[in-house]
Amino acid sequence: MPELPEVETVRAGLERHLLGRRIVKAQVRRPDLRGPLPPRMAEDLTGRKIVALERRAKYLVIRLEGELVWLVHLGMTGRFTLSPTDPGDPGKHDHVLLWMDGGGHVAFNDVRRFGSMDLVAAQTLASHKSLRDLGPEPLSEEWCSQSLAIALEGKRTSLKSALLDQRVVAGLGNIYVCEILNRAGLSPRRSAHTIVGKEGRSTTRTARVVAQTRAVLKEAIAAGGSTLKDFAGVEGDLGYFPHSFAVYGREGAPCRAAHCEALIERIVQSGRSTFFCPSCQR
DNA sequence: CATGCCCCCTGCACGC
DNA sequence: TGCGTGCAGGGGGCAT
Repeated sequence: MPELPEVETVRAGLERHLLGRRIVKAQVRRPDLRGPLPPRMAEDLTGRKIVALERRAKYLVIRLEGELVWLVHLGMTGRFTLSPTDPGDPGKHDHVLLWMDGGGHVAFNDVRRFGSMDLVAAQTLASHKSLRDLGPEPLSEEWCSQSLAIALEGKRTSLKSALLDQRVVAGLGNIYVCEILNRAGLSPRRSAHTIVGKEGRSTTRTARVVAQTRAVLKEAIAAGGSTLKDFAGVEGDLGYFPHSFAVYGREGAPCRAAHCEALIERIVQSGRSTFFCPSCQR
């Protein structure tokens, strides 16, 4: 599923192709994604120009004329495909179709239907149920060693689970949390509060997490987002190629750290796979 | 409040 | 060509 870098890549692609364009026709082919789509969504989208494309955590915030916001979450398998002309027969899992002025065509495809969409007044966006409890953006200035320490103070859950908690920091998912903890040299099994250091320390563990999070996300965004089998970018396959991970998906393979002879292990935490190096990560 | 479990859905890889 | 099992990047609801 798309995590923050993939959603950012989709946002940038949509912006490049759809900003300033008008939706001349919209069609909902399946109204039941994760939940029901907003009633009359197709009618409400029709005729509106797209005036901004933003992202908050893993949500696409698509601003439309008339102070209306189309809020889209890609879930596990959601993707947008663009084509210059109407491709004809929609795909089996193309649930929402848009026709743009100038002939462009947009399909929202979601095999597992874990995606979600809503239409909200711009004024009420910040208080939207899906956005109001989100923590800071990991690439923003406000997220720092100190704010992370405050968020993790007293948390008894695992460090892995804590970083997946969108209220702690917003936008990280299973793959990147594994990669971040590997780079930060921290065990995913640690109780979250144990990385909160004493004040005044120069290299606290929270600082390492913050620094590695930024590094991993920036690299992934630069690479155009990572690609797994059910993620496709907005411009077809152009610019998308498999990303190489240090630990994710590498169970039993040798750790790539210099002089480390350990093998990557896989464990299950909160029902999801965690990959880590038992030697490098403590 | 915090935490953990279960579920939504479909497709694919794997072993038999 | 088959079948059953486990697994997949998210998040919300519910029980404890």
